[in-house]
Amino acid sequence: MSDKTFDHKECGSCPIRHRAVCARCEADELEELDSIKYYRSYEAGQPIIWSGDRMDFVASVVTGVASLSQAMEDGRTQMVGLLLPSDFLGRPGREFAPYDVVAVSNLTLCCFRRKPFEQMMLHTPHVSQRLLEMTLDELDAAREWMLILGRKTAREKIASLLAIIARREASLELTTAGDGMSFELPLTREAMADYLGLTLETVSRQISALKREGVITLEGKRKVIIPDYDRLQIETGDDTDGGLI
Amino acid sequence: MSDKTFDHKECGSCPIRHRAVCARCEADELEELDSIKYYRSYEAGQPIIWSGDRMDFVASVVTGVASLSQAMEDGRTQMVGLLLPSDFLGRPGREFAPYDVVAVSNLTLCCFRRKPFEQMMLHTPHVSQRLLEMTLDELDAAREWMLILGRKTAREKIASLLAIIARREASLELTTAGDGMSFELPLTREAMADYLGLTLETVSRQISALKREGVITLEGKRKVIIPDYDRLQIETGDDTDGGLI
DNA sequence: CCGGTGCCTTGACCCAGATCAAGAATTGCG
DNA sequence: CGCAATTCTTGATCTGGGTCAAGGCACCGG
Repeated sequence: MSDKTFDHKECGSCPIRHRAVCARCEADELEELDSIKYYRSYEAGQPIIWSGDRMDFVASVVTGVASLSQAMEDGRTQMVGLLLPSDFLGRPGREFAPYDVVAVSNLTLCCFRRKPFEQMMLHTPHVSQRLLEMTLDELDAAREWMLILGRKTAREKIASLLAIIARREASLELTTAGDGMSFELPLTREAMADYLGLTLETVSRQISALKREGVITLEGKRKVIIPDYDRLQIETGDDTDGGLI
Repeated sequence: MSDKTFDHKECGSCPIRHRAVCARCEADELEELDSIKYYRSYEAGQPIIWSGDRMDFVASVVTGVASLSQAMEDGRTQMVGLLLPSDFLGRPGREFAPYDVVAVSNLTLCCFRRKPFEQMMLHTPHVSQRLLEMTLDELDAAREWMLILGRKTAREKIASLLAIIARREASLELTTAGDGMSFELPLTREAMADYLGLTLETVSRQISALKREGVITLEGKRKVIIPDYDRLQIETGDDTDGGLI
C-alpha cells in the first residue's frame, strides 16, 4: 500500500506547509511554532480521541485521513467531519473534545500544545487569519454536506461522495478532476455509510448499481476509476458543474 | 404580533452589542465600524439575496430571523443555516453569495460595506478574533445539525428543533430552558421541513403526535408550551441533557 | 493447508416517511 | 360580508432504504 509518510519532521520539507494553519507564517513565526510542536502517528483504525476527553493540543493533519463523528447511545453514528492533509483538528479555547476522532487511514499529526498555541494566536494574526479562512471553508463544506444528508437519494449521496473525493484527490495532484482519473477509496463501506447517513448495505448496493451501469469502474473493492466525470457529476443531482466557489 | 424593532440606530443602544461580531470592540473601533455601517429592514418572507448574486456587504442580524438555503434545480430545498439576532451574514473575501437568504420573520440587518470591513479586519484583531469564535460556534451547530439530518427519526428531528429553539429563546431571556416555558415558532411548517430534511406533511403529523401525547401544548398553530422540558429532551434521542458545551 | 476474521455483496421482507389528495382554519381584501 | 389565498391538518397509498440473514472473498497466523 502506498502510504505516504513524512519522515523529515521539519517545516522546510513539510508537504502541507502552504495549506495548513501555518501557511501564512514568516520564518520567525515558524520558529515559534516549531518550539511547541511535536508529531504523532496512528495506524489505520486507531482511535485518537473520545468525545469528552480532555484535549490539550490542537493539530494539523500532515498525511492520512481522520474522521470526526458523533454517536447516539443506541449506537447510531454520524460522521460530521473528514480531515484530510492540511486540515485542522481541535479548537483553541476548548478543553474537552466534543467528537470521537478516529484515524481512518495511517495518519501523521503535527500537534501544538494548546495553551502556548492560544497564546501565540493573540499576537500572531497570520495564524488566526489563516484559521478563520480554514474554518469558513469547513463551514461551507459542512453546509454542502447538509444538503446531501437532508435531500439527496442514496444514489446521489454515493455519487456526491465519489465526486468530492475525486476533486480533492485531483487538487492534491494539482490538476482538476477529469475523465479516466482513478483513486483509492480512503473509507470502508461502513465509514461511507456513517458519512452519508445510510446503512452499509445500501452503500454496497448503490456502488454495485453505479458499477453495473458504467458510471464507475472498480478494481478490487477500493480502487475507483471515473471514465466520464460529467456523467458522475450528473448523478450527484447538483446543477451542471460547480455552483459553488 | 410582538415584533421587536430597533429604532435608535446607534451602537450604544444596540441589543446585540455584546454578542455580535463587534462584541470585543473598543470605543474607537466602534467608531470606525460606525462609519461603514447602515441598516436595512425586510418584511417576513422577503428574499434578501439569491445564490449567485454579487454581495458587497456583510451584516449582523439585529432583530428577526433569516435562513440560508440551498436549492436543487428540481425544487428540493435544504436549509443550511438559521440566523438569529447577533449572527453574522456573509463572508469576508467572498464576492458572490453561495446560498439563498430569506427573511423568515421581519428582520433588521446592520450592514457593513464589504471592502472597508475587510480592510478593517486586517488591523483590528478584536473583529477577526470574534468572527473566528462565532464561525467555530456555527461549525459546531452545523455538526449537531448533521447528526439530526443523517440519523434521527422524524419525531426526534421535531423534538430536537423544538429543544434548540427553546434553548435559544431562553438564552435571550437570560434564563435556561425549563418546565412551562413557551415561545412562538418563528418558522412555518414548510420552513421546519426544509430545516429538518422532511416534508411539511410529516412535520405536521409529528407535531400533532407530540401534542396528542402531551409532550408539548399548542396555543394556535405557532405558540408552543413545553410542560416538561426533560421529557422533550428525551424525545430528541440525545443522551441525557447536554453532552456538548 | 486450513480455519478465522474483516470486509463486502446480495437477497427477501418490511416500515417510516414520501406522495397524492381532500378539506379545515385563519387572514386579508374588494 | 363573502370569497380568495395562505397555511395547516388528516387520510390513503406507495416506495426507497432499513433490517435481517446468508454467504463470498482476501488476507493472516499457525
